[in-house]
Amino acid sequence: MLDLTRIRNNPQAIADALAKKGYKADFSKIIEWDDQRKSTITEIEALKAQKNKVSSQIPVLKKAGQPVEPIFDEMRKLGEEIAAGDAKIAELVDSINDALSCMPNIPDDDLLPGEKENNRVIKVVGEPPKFDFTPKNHVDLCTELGLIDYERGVKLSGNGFWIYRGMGARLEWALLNYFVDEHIADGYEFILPPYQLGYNCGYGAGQFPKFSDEVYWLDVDEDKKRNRFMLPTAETALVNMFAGEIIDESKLPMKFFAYSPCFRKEAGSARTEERGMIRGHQFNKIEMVQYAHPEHSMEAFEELVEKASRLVEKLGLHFRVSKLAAGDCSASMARTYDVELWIPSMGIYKECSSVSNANDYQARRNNTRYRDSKTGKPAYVHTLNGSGLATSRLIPAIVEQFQNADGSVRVPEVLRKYLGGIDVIK
RNA sequence: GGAAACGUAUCGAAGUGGUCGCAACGAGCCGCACUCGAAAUGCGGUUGACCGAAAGGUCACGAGAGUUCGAAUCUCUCCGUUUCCGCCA
Repeated sequence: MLDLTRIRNNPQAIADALAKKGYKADFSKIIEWDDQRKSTITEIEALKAQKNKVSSQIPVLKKAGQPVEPIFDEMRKLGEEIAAGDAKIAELVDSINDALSCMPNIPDDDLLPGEKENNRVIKVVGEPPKFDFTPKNHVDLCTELGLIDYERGVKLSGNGFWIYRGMGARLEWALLNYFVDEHIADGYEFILPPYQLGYNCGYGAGQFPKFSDEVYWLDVDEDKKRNRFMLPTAETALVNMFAGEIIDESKLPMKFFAYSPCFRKEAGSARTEERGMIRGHQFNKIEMVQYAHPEHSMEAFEELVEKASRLVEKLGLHFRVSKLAAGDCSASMARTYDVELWIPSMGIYKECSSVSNANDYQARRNNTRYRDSKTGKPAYVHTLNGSGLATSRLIPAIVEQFQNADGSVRVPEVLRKYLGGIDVIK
């Protein structure tokens, strides 16, 4: 949600910033509605003041035995005018909010405009492995090693689902344990959220109304606002935990991480080149979220990027970090860096973590505030999130980058303690 | 899933149609006084949003709708909490 005051003060600057995201903003309607809202409020509040004044006279007159009927007529007329005015105000507020809540977040100043082509690689770690044999792709490797059962996954749930089996399940679990230990060591609080969330969570995270068709609803036949959906990322839960609350300033920053499966329809994105586990309807992810003081949210952002990178780096994988152009950041985010893994068989880098700063965009939507010691007033917190990490891209990268000529796969050093010391999967 | 009770400030809680939501009363918290200091005591303060340059005004008793000149108070719907019953792969 954008700040209407900021829009009113500087509409052109905001419109220019949104244009970098490819969004054509027209604030004229909103400002007009807001003008009407303000003038109507002034008008109606004067009537309400009068009504309150007259109303308080009634018991006094009654006590004095004076007639009150004439006053009732006046009150009735005032009441009607007030009701009409209130209805008009409510309508204007709805229009304003509907329009505002569909607008994307303002990208940070330093972002390049445009889409993917303007993303910039800002860090590269390691280099693509060189093989002196013909490397296999992860689908073949995972199938042959018995890590993933794609066919039976489809049998159970259809396309886009798979089953982790044996060492595959253990490897998945090892990764998650490794992440958990790292986050705990960094002082983050471990959260296991509900996996079914209410509409308000999707709205607060800025994913609804725009993306409400891309999640799985549990009861499709009723009004969505009363139903629950399967969470598409734990961010949706974490970012709404303090909705409507005023957080003590001294508690900031608050740092959390949560494990959850993530459920996404991924409608229209099924592509033949994305075989295997690159894009599924259900995948495991650990998500990091920080609630930061606005003055320190940039530091929080850097910390999350560093954490996501470190997790990959300690696995020994070749990866890079990209700073996304304004148009490639999701609607709610002011800034996003992607951590991207090298997938040898695809010859490209695939995102395994997306670290973003929403600034106050989400906090405004779900009313998450802290009390600012300088002003003594509540102010919106900044929310940040980043995957730490998603496993469904990691396993392909691990099996492909660490494959041996005999079809076995070397286990990254940091995972061995979670796998009973096993160093090669064969 | 069914029934009942309840939902008021930081907490407990009064108010059951008007002059009591700048919300009684109690507790907590902050400040001041008293004190060498503390305790006790006394005094004062202690929600948020909105309109307004300001003065000032408006709104909020879980949420929404209704009845009424007027609703914390009456009616309805929804949400939540508690207790009891049912179900429990």
